[in-house]
Amino acid sequence: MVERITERGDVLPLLSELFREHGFEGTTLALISQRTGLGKGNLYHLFPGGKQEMAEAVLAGIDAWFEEHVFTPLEQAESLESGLAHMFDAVAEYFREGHRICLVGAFALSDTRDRFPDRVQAYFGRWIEVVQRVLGRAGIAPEPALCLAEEVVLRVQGALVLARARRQPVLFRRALDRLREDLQRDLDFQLNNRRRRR
Amino acid sequence: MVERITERGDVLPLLSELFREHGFEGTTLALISQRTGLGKGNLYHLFPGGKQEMAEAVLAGIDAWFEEHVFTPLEQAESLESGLAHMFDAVAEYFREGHRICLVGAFALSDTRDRFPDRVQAYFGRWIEVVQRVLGRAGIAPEPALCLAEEVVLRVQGALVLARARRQPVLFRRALDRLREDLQRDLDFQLNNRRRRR
DNA sequence: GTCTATAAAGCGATAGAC
DNA sequence: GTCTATCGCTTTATAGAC
Repeated sequence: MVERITERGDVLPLLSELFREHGFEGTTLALISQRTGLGKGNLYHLFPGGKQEMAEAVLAGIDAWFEEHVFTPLEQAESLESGLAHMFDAVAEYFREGHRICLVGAFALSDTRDRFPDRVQAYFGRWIEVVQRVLGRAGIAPEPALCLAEEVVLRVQGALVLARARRQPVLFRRALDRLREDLQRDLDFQLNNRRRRR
Repeated sequence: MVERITERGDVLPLLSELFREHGFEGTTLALISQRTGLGKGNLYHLFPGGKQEMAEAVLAGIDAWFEEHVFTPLEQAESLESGLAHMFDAVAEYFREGHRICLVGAFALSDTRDRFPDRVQAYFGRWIEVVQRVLGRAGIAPEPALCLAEEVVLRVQGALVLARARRQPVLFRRALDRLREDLQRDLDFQLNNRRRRR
């Protein structure tokens, strides 16, 4: 049985950018049709569920991207340092050095959160969970590891908000660099404390 | 000449909550009419510019609130510590311990940013500017003071995103407490360094 | 599969009676 | 000032020709 060929995969990146630029409500079918070059009939053929299904597919794609390019490398890295470095590099690339916003974050702040409650929950929950786990594996206690993990995710989101609000994408890069440094310093502090206590 | 009596002031809090809950696009005139109990005719009498003018008035109100309850006390506080403490208390109260989002932040992440470019710019710009100035007055050099000020604003925004995404308002309180501690520690570090160098 | 046409509903804004 | 009625437009989604 040959997998049926669809163009969904080709359309997803365009849909992703559209939702980022105009939000869920603001992304009209007319816009989608124009940007993709597909007629409405064709769009409803590819996504019978309409806009809702399109956004769901985009969110699933984001989920898969982070799983592949951030979480898995982070968990399987040789050292905590190299894993975190890889994560920050991937994040900087994903958000285009601050030129791109986080679609899930934007959804979270709007009504759209309640259209995709599980996706929004899982995106942040999984990120925090993975960071907490690798920190724990390195010897950080669960509670401070959770705090640090929340700070990582939260500061990325805050940097994206600030960079977009002020139209200064470079704010994102600077905030990300500070986050790397602060995290490394906190890690040293936590692990040294632990070593000293033995 | 007696100031003409309008009900704009009474309607603004309701409008503020509506825009927070549904965004600019999602806040329909039907919703506004229902929540305020005012007919469309009355609404256009109070706000001839329609929805745009309503949101503009809400943003102006937010601006004034922060100026009065955050920036002025921060600049006129007896000590840096008491000024910052007052700011964090006011911020926690304003965002209802994480139950309320930042309207300007939500606008910033959406298309709506470009409807109110100056307001969005100024909200974050002014906040950062004031924090940087009081840090500078306490002896922090301009560059690290700017970094610290950006971190304050950015971490508040990120905490609001995370708290709303995960439906855990308490995340905001915890993040705000960590921010207070980290800032105090950084301040001690910067000022001690400076003293030692003399 | 890909188009056009159109349905059905909702939108912001306006006009005019009272 | 406060209503109702309605305009003109846009929206998502569907139907049907080809």
